[in-house]
Amino acid sequence: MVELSISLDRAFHALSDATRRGMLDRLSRGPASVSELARPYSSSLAAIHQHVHVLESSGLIVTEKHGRTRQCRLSPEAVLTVETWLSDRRRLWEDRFDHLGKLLETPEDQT
Amino acid sequence: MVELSISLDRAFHALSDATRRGMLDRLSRGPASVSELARPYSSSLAAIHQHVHVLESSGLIVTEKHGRTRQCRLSPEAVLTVETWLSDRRRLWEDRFDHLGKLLETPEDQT
DNA sequence: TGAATACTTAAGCATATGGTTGAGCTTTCG
DNA sequence: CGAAAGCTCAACCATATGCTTAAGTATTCA
Repeated sequence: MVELSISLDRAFHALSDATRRGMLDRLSRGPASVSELARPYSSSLAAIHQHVHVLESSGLIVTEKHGRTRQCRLSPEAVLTVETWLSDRRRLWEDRFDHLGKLLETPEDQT
Repeated sequence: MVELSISLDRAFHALSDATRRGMLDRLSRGPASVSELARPYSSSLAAIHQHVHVLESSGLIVTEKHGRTRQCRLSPEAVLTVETWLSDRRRLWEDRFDHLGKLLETPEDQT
């Protein structure tokens, strides 16, 4: 349980940054080196390397050193973990809202 | 697009803390006041209030002041947003893994 | 009215995050 | 071999986060 919390902490944290999400999108089109991941951004390579490290320690990606380059690729299991957490909750919540029905539709909520 | 990124930033950030996820779980069993949300935790009420603020500005919950208490409840739309983002990616990634199949498993001996 | 309740805000503090630059380490190639 | 490529590491810095305590505001109720 604590383990799960810790990995959810890291996974959600990793996902909370637009640069890292962009890197994940890039990786969804196939593995890439650190330099390739850095290409769309103006940050230094060192900064991108730090993002790679955050993504890897969250489990969202796995990397392997090949010669002088590091290949990064996605790890769908970790995504499944967070997605499962979310969809479990959403199911619960929707059940609740189904039960409550009209309560949600009260006009006071028009903010 | 920028808007979406910003709200994903906030939503994922809000989800990256175990206390806030616990508060969301509590809210999945129905609306609660700030004090009720604080009950399971040893932190000060002020700290919990800050968590409520993070959750609210992420859009994951909505709150309303009733007299001297503030009622908090879930906002399923925001959860749907982040869950959709995740499941879209997972679909992409799984497609990739399906297509590539063995390619991903090739032992890379470039030495 | 006056006390209790339930937040709310402010200030301060320790730690974390995300960026930089610059140096260093392998690996590759002419 | 020696230089370039590609990453890695270490400092350093600015800002953000999460917590505390203390004080302030608004409601409720005896």
